[in-house]
Amino acid sequence: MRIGELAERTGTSVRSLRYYEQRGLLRSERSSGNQREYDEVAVERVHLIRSLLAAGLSTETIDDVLPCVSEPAIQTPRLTRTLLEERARIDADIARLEGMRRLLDDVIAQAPPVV
Amino acid sequence: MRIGELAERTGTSVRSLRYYEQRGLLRSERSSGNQREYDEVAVERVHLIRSLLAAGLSTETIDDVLPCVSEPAIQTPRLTRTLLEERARIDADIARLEGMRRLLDDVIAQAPPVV
DNA sequence: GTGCAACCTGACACCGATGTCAGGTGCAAG
DNA sequence: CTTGCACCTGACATCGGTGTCAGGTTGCAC
Repeated sequence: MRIGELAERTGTSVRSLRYYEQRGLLRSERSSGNQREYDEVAVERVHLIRSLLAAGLSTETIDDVLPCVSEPAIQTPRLTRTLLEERARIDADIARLEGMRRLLDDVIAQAPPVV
Repeated sequence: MRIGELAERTGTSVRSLRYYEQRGLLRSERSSGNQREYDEVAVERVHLIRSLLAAGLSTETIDDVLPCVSEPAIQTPRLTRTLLEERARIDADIARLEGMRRLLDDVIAQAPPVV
């Protein structure tokens, strides 16, 4: 498929897909007139990229991490370290968010009876 | 206290404190020669602001929300709505992060025996 | 073969919180 | 009084992912 279809099927902008490619996260064949051509697997991959971005990983980190998501065997000690760091960061983020969730809960609980 | 002390006691840059004031999150008296003067309460307030920022709230939203954290009574229906929206957003963030945490767990579990 | 939609590259703009610099003033100690 | 540090304002820079525009090419449909 071409980039427009991939964009639509993944809920992503064309701009972002080109950016992901530029950052090395996504590859494409080029067809005759230099237009990007993607296979089905790309859809999954883009979803994964977006999830990792949404979790706060940078494209650079994703570039490190992606290969061993698809092929776990490639994992090197250095990569494992990156993974552990990112997991720790995510844990910290979750903890912070849960703290704020509780705070908001308290504040909301004291609201005038809109309930 | 003056701004330098507040910065140090809250682990914040002077720059950020001025920014918070500019965004309406923090107030200060001005003393004789136009220098900001803070009371003890400011320390707590800055900590709260930073926590909310870290939870992903914008200064604008914090400006909405802060008054009813200190004085729950002020909460208006509109404010309550903002609070509910932010809580929902935080819940979604937590869920997404937990998903990625699980993903990373899986990947890490398949690592070569660095353990 | 003509036209329009989709694509290409490259560049610049944006957002939001923060860093940083410049040029000037306040304040306390020597 | 002088020196040096803390403070003041205002402006511009940064980062990363994305929007958007310009100017040009491809590809499909009529």
